[in-house]
Amino acid sequence: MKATQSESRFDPQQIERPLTTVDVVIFTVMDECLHVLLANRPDTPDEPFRGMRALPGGFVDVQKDTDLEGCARRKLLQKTGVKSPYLEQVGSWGGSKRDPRGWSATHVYFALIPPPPTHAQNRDATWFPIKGQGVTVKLAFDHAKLLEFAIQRLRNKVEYTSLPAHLLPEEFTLSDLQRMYELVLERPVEKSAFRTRIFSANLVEAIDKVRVGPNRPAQMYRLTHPNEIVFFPRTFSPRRASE
Amino acid sequence: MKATQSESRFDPQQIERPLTTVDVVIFTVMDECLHVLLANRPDTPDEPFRGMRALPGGFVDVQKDTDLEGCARRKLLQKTGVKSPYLEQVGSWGGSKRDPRGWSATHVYFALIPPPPTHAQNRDATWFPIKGQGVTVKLAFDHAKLLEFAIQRLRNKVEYTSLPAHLLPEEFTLSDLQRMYELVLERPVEKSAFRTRIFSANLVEAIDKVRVGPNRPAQMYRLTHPNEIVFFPRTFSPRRASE
DNA sequence: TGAATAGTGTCTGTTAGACACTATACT
DNA sequence: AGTATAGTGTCTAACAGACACTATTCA
Repeated sequence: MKATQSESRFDPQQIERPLTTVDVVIFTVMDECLHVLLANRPDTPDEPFRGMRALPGGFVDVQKDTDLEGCARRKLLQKTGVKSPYLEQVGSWGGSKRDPRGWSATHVYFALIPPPPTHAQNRDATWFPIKGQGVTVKLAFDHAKLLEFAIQRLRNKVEYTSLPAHLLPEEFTLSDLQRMYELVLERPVEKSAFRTRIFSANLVEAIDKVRVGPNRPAQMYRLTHPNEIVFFPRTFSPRRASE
Repeated sequence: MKATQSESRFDPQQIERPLTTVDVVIFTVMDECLHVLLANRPDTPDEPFRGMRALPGGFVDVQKDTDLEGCARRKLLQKTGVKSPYLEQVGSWGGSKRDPRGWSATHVYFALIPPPPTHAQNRDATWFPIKGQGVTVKLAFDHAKLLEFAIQRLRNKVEYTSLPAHLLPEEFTLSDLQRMYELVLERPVEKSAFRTRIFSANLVEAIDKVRVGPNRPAQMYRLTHPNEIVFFPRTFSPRRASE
């Protein structure tokens, strides 16, 4: 066995470096449907996939960005104006073929932001509804694959975490929260079991406010620990999980 | 909101590129204890962390490696000679401060390999027992943190997946398998519940062989689908999960 | 026969899911 | 009063965990 770290014998300033990018999958809920924010590729001749839709993202800026997550937050702030959403890394994908400009590695994050996300609706970026495993438009690069992984991750974690709470404003009713779960999971959730679950996890605390409407007013809640994500001991329907 | 992909306006051949590396956390079980393989940093004057222990890994080679996972497999094969172990990405970490040679991003994978791993025991790489959240030696770069994340990921997934099966040879007894779970989780597992779980997941199939010893012989099994990992509907002890 | 491990049977507490029921507002 | 949604109570089936029991080999 040779087992050498042969590459590191070379001067790292000399070796050929891959391109390094960050892409962000930004989710929100609008019109009773999960949406993702997509940017337009620049329409200049020297750009690959010109004019197509793509995940918002781009090259790491070694001057501005102190780390990868900072880079993701910067891009998120640029596109949405949201400062501290839920943000989580999905993974990284790298290879020689995914970008015509050369060997590249991208670091994919997903973010959940509360409505109304209209401020992010402009010429550069548009919300697209999620249908099944992706969107109906073609995406640049391997972004369709990246999006699919992000959706998968989201759906899986929703089965056993408090993630959907981050798709809501700070104050919400339990029915609001339940609807978020149902929208992401694309299946109904039983009300009684849902409430037991939420309360026994100590996920929310009641506030001194009710939502009024043409029916019985609903108690409003906020997250007990807004910056933590809560893990439930079981999945919603004891079915096979994946990933 | 400006919301531009300003970086991509520049020629990507011009922008400053981070260093790109892959590190692999290779686990195995020896002497009733989980171990990780660590390499020695080269002992040459111009290398950072010279002579220290580090996770096996190094720069992506844009000539040899077609993608990140291929790069991880190449390093794994170099160090251990194992061709197709269980391999999973843990995530990526990048920033300006983690490598003195400049802005760098590393892609971390973890691998599970069956015993006996003695072939990987040489001057370049040594097995170290996992104690708690890491090893007792100091590690180069931010590798202690990377290792901690990998251990955490492993322990969490062991609660609800068939991962430990990949720490065993192809043929094993149920007691072997149970011991793997107990070693990784660092807690005893109830035999009867364990067996029910394994069988109802259709994880293993009996083979026409028994292991003999100074006691009742044990039925031997192999994985029903060696290349899939199985997810159980619940965690082992219905306790709070994390990550 | 005893030691040691393999493997099974039974009981019990917890809880998710189903579903029906009650509560409270507005029109 | 009727409607719509909020919120609760009850039953049941499933199952993890505990633990005791039986089984089978070798020394």
